[in-house]
Amino acid sequence: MLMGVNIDLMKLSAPAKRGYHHGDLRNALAESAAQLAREGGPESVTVRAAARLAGVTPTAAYRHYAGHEELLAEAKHQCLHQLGETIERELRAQPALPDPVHNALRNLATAGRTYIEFALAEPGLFRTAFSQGGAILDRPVEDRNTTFAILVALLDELVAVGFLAAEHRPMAEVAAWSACHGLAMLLLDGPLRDVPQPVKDEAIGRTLLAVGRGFGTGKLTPELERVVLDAAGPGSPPPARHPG
Amino acid sequence: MLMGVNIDLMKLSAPAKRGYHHGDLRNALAESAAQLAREGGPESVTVRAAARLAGVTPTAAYRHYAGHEELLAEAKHQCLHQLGETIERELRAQPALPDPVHNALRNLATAGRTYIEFALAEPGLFRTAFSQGGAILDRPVEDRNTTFAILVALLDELVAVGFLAAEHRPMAEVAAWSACHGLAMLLLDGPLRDVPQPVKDEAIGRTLLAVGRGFGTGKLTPELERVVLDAAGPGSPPPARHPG
DNA sequence: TGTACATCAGTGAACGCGCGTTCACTGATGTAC
DNA sequence: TGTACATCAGTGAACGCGCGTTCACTGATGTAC
Repeated sequence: MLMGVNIDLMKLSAPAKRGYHHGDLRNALAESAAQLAREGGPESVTVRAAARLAGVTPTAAYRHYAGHEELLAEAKHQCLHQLGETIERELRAQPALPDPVHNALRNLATAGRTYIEFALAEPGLFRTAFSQGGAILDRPVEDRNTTFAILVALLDELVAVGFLAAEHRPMAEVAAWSACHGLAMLLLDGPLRDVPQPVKDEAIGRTLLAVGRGFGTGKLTPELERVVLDAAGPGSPPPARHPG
Repeated sequence: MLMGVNIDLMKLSAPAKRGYHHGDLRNALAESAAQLAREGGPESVTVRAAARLAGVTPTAAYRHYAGHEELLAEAKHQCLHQLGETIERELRAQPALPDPVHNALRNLATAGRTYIEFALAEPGLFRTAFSQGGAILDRPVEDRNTTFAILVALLDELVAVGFLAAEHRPMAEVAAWSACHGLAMLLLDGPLRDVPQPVKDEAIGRTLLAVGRGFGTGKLTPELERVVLDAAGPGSPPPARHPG
């Protein structure tokens, strides 16, 4: 019994020091890649650095990843995952509001704020998650993008409670995500980078308000919609044509 | 006279082949940097490559730029400039609409569409313009960001014609820019990267519609504004407090 | 239970590359007289 | 107008670096008998 316990403890706690064989090098490399991304963004995610951080020879990494591109894809996946988890945690930490409309709208704003704050608090992870290259689609759908799944649910809720008109529902995830993502980028690396924090806060608040307004009961007349759509390009939808 | 003319022609047309001295190497390097950015994004902008493209030794570049960081900053500036110019050209190419509200709203949507199309048509320039690092604020304000100046004017116009309520004007540039920038990023490098073109077109149309709606006559009740603001974080503005 | 052996996860040395940057220099330009 | 000379924009060679990737290898693991 005691011996069994000891053996289990060894298996659980000391796989890294078994010497020659690592035991779980693939996961160790994935975590190392994420750590490098956190500290220095996508450019810091290199095969050699990840191997170094995992305490292993560069060659060893090639047993588990085909090469640099695959390792970077892994890093991106890790970063996206952390972003999604952060948002989900924040949402769950909030008590439900009695009024369902209040609740749904509050949740959407919370998700947006958390998204932007994550970008500013973890720039390396955020930049890596949305960096160019690497494959981000070769994962099972459900964990491929928790963020997206969350957004879909939030907007469905807004429709269910009667705040978001059904005719405005299509692609609403995209519009909401775009506003938050763009603001995060502008604050992080763009022209709003060096602006003082209170201005950043106000920018966040006002942008989230505009998103809420854009999804609310406010309407454009069909005529004005036409004007916007004409300017918006070839593939524009005829949203007023099929009212729920 | 004729001699004078010939000398002028030589000065204008053949400075590159004067042999030892280049004549206008700084500008040549700036253009080379932009060219590299266009073809391969910010990572391709290197001192050596720019010198190579300008037909000059790497060392020569150090006569004109302190080092790699300064050259990259120059590249960013060039890219931002091209983006601004593209939008301005597109706006100017449109005939004014008789109805001033139509006109102002159409202009905003056009600017947004052009912005996104530029990102998709010139990914290298776009990525470089908004890449991390380098200084983007050490330029005179007016040319530092034509895009921003254009947006400010467009939104002022929306207020002037009575479409955008004065109380929604503050930071409206930020909200509008964020939506377009975010959508461009999501389409270019994000989860919408591999989506078919018609879907992209619809995403653009619907997002621009949402922006228009967000700026339009639609309203959130003060109560709902409070809900959003509470969730939006510490520095949120009290916009309904000071109605024009 | 003990031994022979196949497997395969790791090592260690090496390759070629392009990069940023520095050095001592050279030769064209333009100015003072 | 011609010459002497200072200036300074360019050259060419070299440095040290970290990278991705490949090679032949070694030694731990686990399975067949």
